[in-house]
Amino acid sequence: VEASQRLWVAVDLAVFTVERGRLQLLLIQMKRAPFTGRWALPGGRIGARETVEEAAERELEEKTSLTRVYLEQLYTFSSPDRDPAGRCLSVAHMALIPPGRPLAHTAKYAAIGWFPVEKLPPLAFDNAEIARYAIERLRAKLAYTNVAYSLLPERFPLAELQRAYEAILGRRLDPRNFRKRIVAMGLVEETGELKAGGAHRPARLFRFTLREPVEMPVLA
Amino acid sequence: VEASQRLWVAVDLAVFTVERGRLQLLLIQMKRAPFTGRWALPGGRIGARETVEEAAERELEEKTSLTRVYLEQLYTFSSPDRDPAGRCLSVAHMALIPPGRPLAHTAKYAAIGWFPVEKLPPLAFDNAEIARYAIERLRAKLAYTNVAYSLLPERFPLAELQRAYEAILGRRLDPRNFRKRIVAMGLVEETGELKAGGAHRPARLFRFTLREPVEMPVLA
DNA sequence: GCAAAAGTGTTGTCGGTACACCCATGC
DNA sequence: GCATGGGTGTACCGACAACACTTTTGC
Repeated sequence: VEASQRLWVAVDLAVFTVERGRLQLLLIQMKRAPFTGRWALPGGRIGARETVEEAAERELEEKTSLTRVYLEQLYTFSSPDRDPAGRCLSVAHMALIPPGRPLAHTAKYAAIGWFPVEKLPPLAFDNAEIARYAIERLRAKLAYTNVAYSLLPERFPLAELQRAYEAILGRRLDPRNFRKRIVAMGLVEETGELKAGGAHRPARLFRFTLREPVEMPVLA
Repeated sequence: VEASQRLWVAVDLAVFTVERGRLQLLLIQMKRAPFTGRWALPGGRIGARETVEEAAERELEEKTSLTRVYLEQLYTFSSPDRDPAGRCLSVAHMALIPPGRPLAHTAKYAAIGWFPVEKLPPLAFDNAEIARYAIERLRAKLAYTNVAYSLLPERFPLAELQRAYEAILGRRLDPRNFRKRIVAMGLVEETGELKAGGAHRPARLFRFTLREPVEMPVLA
């Protein structure tokens, strides 16, 4: 509509994990004005020769040193006022990572940490809206794909998978029906191993039969 | 990652309608090199003070003089080489319009027209990929929302709604089951009118109870 | 032996699919 | 009266939800 103006494109990441039965979102704390001390989604500008997905992957690797996890483009947020510093579009992505990853603390940010999605602090820019959108999408996605594989370690007891589903969906599931469906569907397979060191009856360990995203109706 | 470079953001629109039992996509024919004569999705750069959704709405109104139709952001395509003229991101959108709209022929394009989605001509840029993506999304969306309201005139016989579903899903549906579900769900209501001028038994005319997008499981 | 989590089957209901014939009109 | 599309009901089947007790271990 008009000639090029100063405009840039960033990616923002909603990185999720499930820890202690809670769905957690990764946030960084900003150092600079106008949002000094505010928490925000990790992200950054796209490079000259990369796609937004590649930029998101790079950003994720910087923060968690993870590759090969589930990473999906979500939505592009483009309100002209979303960044007080100028016209900036944000292409939001969602990533799912297994629990217990060490996080990279860089000098660019004051802090980095996990927050349960029910108790997020106030966020910078329009990041609260992006986070809401990502959570909603994750809930929907979980029901009809196998993306949960990215949220769990390689081997895990079935009850842990169930707890991940419950944490994300925000409701309790019946263990008999859960096991029946997951097994009948061939989503997981037994490894033959047992979980050691538990204080109680040891659980059988399972693994996902597929570790790439597939559409399949997992829950009703 | 590096300082601002020359970069711009455009919107591309996948505008669909259903006509003569076929799902049709709106294309324009380009005048300028390097894609002279090639067909492409309608689209254009975003303005300084508008969101990408507003840009898409504006673009749609220019081509079809329609407002208040179903319009949804789909995905951002960002391959660094997608436009030979320079770095250009495209935020793809999908729009659904009722059949029989006159199209605006402007001097910017050589031609504008509808193409059945099974027989698209070669497209400029990465528009073939965008079109594939949009068709897939439309199929999925139709099954769990009421967005079909945007594809039909205000009053219509149920058989016409069924033909729209069949055209988009690419398979035949049973008329008894279709009518049962659609009516039971309260998706449409009778107007009491009959279709005049048909050569055969006149059909009852229905209208949608809702003319805004709602998630509801419409088909299996 | 008791506390704690793991693991297991059956039954009822609902929704979806399959399927074939009569109806109203124009010509 | 016939050709054409409009309009209707039933029966079967599979998927999902509800539901309570036994097993294995550590202490």
